[in-house]
Amino acid sequence: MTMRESDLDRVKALPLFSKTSPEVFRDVTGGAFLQRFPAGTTLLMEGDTVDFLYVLLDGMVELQGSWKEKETTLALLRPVSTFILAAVVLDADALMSARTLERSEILMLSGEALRRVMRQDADFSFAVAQEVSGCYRGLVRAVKNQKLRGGVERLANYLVTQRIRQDLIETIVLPHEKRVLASLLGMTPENLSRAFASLAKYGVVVRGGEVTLNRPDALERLARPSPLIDNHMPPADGVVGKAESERWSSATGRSCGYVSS
Amino acid sequence: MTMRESDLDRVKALPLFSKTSPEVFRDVTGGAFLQRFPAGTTLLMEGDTVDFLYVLLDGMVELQGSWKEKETTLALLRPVSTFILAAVVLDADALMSARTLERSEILMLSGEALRRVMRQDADFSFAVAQEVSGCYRGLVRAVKNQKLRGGVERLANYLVTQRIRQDLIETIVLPHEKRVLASLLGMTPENLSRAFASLAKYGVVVRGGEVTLNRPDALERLARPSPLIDNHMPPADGVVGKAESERWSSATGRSCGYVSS
DNA sequence: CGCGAAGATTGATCCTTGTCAATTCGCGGC
DNA sequence: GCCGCGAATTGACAAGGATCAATCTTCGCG
Repeated sequence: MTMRESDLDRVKALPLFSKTSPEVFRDVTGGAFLQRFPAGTTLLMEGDTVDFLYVLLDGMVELQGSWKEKETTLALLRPVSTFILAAVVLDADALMSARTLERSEILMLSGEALRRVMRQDADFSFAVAQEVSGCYRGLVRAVKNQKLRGGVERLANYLVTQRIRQDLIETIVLPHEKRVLASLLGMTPENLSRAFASLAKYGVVVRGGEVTLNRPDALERLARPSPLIDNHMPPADGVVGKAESERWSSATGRSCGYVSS
Repeated sequence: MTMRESDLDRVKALPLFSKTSPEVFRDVTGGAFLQRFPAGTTLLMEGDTVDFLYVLLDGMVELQGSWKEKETTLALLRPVSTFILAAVVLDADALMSARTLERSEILMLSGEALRRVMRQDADFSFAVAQEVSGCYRGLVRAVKNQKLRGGVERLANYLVTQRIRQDLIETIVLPHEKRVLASLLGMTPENLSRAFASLAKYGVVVRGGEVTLNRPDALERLARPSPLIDNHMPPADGVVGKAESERWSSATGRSCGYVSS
């Protein structure tokens, strides 16, 4: 409930808010409150009406969809990310559930206030439109990934992407449980195991949560990553262009959900 | 090139523009031009830079993604629909190709002008944000449909949806070639045939492009449609609530692309 | 230090889907 | 009315993925 000043600074640094005037920012974050949740907490169920825009400040959350007792992971979020923005903009009910995978700190902004400010401030509205557009493109990538590639190819591309995001080190660390990764990639945990095994001949060695890519070139030839599907995101939000980085950062995240985070 | 007054009226009726002031609407449509394309024309290739917002006024267009000589249909659009709005908002390159399936009339609005107006007019910006949000939710549905359901289930739900959209008549007409439908549903034409065959025991009879649903109840029990996946859209944009209908129409389309149109 | 629970792996088997090839069907042009 | 082309269907087969069960590993906790 107590909100540190640094927390607000991190929110302000989001592409969604970085260009907003201090007054507008104060209006939007006015009735906001910070909440801490233990791991495994369901924040929101599919079909619930959405009253808040959520901002993940610390921890990890999973967005999932379900049908007929089956569940699938739609996105994995790490700080700093917003989620269910589209539902807030439309004042509609949620199409996915959200649950914490770790103990998490989450800032909740009034959806009603957000919409009110949008109607008043064109720049903010524009920023929201850009943000949602970035999320949209993330989902387009996800659909293409799912429909055009097989399981092994999806895993290979996931590894290639992680390698780039983790600064091209040779041993990458899986940021989540394998069962969750399997669900994100649209396969069963059993098949994920087998997919890892079948990548052995491309120099992929798995030991627990650590994956060593001994022959990244060979793996990449198999994966055939494409900028039109895979978002090889700028390594960090540090020293990038400016106008370019803007577009990237809202297109790539630290933001709304998209596959292979 | 010649633009009828009625064409502009239809564009103005889109949720995206219905609330905009005449001046703003004039600004956005100022440099616009209308173009006619024969069937099979590629309007835009994946990776191209996007200079225009496209508005389909007549005909039909397919949005598709590709990877390694494979292609998949991401959405099928009929009038009146806008497309590639998200790329325009971000001034980014296209993540999908667009091609006409029939002879089509398409209005092209300057993307640069659109962004300029967005920065000036909060209401318009808000409308764009709502529109993109609706598209986003359409894609969330598409991903869930793809990852959670098997081929036969996707077809069954497609038929249930079409039945509702075609006013609950018992014999529905497939709005496109079966090969295209197969691609939209994420399967091969061969498997679509077999899926239709396997629905025979639920009263589904196929004769050419006409599909008769003799036991809609049985089909629906199989399909198990869910409002969180399937968009059973208001039958027509006629006699609906008002505030409600607004949200629906931008969430459901006559608009940006989403599965099972 | 060992125990227990949950996750991960492996193998066997089944079901689903893709692929290739061969017809068949439907429709427009001649 | 016949021909020809592309779409649709059907069958046979192979590949991919799911499921179930058993085993192994890991890690927290008593």
